[in-house]
Amino acid sequence: MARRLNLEEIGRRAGVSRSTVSRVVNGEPHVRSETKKRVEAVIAETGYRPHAAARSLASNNTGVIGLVIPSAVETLFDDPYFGRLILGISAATNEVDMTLALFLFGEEPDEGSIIYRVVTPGLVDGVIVTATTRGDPLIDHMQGADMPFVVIGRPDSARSTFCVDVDNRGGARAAALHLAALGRRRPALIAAPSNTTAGVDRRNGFLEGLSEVGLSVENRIREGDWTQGSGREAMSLLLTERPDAVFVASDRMAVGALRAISEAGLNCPGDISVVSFDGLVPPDLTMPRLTSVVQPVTEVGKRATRLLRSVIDGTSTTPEHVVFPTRLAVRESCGSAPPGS
Amino acid sequence: MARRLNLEEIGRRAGVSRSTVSRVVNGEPHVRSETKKRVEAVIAETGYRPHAAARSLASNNTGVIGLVIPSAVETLFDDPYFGRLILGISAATNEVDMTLALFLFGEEPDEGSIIYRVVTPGLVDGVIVTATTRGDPLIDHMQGADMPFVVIGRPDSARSTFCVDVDNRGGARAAALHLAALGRRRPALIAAPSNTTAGVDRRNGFLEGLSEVGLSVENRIREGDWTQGSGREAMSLLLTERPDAVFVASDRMAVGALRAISEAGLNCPGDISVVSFDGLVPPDLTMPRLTSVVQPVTEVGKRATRLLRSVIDGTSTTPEHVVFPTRLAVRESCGSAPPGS
DNA sequence: CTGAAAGCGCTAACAT
DNA sequence: ATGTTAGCGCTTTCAG
Repeated sequence: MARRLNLEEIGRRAGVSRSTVSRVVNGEPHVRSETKKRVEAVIAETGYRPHAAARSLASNNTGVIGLVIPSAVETLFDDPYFGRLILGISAATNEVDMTLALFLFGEEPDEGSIIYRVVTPGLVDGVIVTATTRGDPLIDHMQGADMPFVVIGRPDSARSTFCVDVDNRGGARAAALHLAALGRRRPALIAAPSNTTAGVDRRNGFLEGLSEVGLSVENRIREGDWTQGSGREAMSLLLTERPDAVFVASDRMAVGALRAISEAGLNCPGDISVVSFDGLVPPDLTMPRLTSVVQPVTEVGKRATRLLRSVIDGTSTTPEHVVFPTRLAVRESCGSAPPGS
Repeated sequence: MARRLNLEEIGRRAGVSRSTVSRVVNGEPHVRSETKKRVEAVIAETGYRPHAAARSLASNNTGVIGLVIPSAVETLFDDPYFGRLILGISAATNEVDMTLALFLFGEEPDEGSIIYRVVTPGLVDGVIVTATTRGDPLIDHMQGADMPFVVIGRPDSARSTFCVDVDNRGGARAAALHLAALGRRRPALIAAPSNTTAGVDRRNGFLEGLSEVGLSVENRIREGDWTQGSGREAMSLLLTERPDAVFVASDRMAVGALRAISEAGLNCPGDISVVSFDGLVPPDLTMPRLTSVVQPVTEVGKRATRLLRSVIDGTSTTPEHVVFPTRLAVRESCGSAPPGS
């Protein structure tokens, strides 16, 4: 009967104490290379791996970071956004041998819900919170708890948190300027939900850009709910206003908008220029290919992970806002298709 | 200076020992209701939460299950499949207050890679392994390790593992029969990678269905790599063979196939019937709406989680294969659109 | 019904 | 350079 493999047992077999084994396992410097070799041999042949929970308990860190994705996930997971974000975070945690725990909220956070589980001591070292809606109670909850966290997106109030966001406002503004430069005079807007900060920022950025060049959406504005269906419906309603361009605050809604345009017998970009936000759907998914404001989601995930690590280890103490720039990828849907883009 | 909240401290404040507090926390029966009330009051007012690592160490279970998604994730995450799967698993873990840890492999599993981290003792209670390719070394690795696991999909060799799969073969066969019933005589196949068991099963099922009704694909067969682009390319190559129907082994490849058909100036379903496998893309994404063999991904995730729990707690000991049925959702792309589907 | 005490396997001072 | 020791906070016998 193989006795349970632990430091003591490895030490016994290598003829050293458990401390020495611990030192070897953790790559500490002051071990004679001969001893080290012997211990490593035993570890290799036994396949010993240190017990994670014991380690966490003694060292007071778990090597796990949590990713919290609240509510509406059903809808949200059809969006490539979260997949990409997870990819980025996962790449960053793998790099430093940490583990990613995923906390997906269901509907309303009831008692004993995930929201409490996230702040359980000894479970994760810190968490990344996503999908910021305005007045998100989760943020308050995290602030009250003794748990390092960073926010992806911009929390609505200027509370002191660490966060990583993209320049939603600047990106949307660039879209407006681009459409204006193409000579469009009756721009429309299909906005994202106004209870999200990203939605608000994209809307404001677009309106701001328009007004800089003397344009306005007037009543050519609708709000979608991120889904393709809502984009389609919004577009079909907007068509009665005869817009010659539309900025759609997300890729998925833009796919719906394209569909509405084509169903109405109109041509994109001939009759209407379309620019979307996100840059997450493969260009070939749509005809014509979508011009989009591209946000670097995977990078955001990586950066958030690194920032969180620095918060955890105390390197970062002053709340910090990281903002990634966006970039306009011009393709066919806006009526100008420079070669090679 | 608030001392660290632990059982001892809660006990002190409630005037009982830490054992009693432990009993209350774990809902054990033999506690006088008055004592229990007092303890609960203290817990509520202090916001005490038991330390997860300490608990794991003492009780030898972590309350965490791992989900392993190996290689090719970059590509795979554009597919709604993994999102849905995660949703199902997450729903099932939330139900029983467990936590989900996500292990995404990068490229080749090098030394010290995730593959080893997954089997760290005291980190997770068990793992769910996905995306089975033929001869997957991960399965061997898991069998060697002392870690409960279940496989989603069908491992290629009939090794003794717990697994949850969908009836790929039966679903593909149904697609063949359906196309034949519609009067199609020159069926084509865009297969999924033959290094995956799902790809093999879908291919075999389709061919089997055809041969049952005296049809064959002859040389009207290509293999894609799950991506939309590969579906498009495969279809455009197949067109020279003048097929009047095609079964595409995944939704995403089918979207590409539809594009190729339309680019060739042909009409679906007029000239070519299309049936896909998965049922994961929203029907409204494509024109015409796709007829698909629908697989219950979220259910698979839930079931796998429950099965894993029973393996962990020793309820299930004999390797068990759960197979979910698929269902054919008939829509416009196959040339028959019954009302209400 | 409740308390005392012995670990779970590890890290981290402190000795040597 | 290595061993000894004292916990980390909890569960779990075992007494009472």
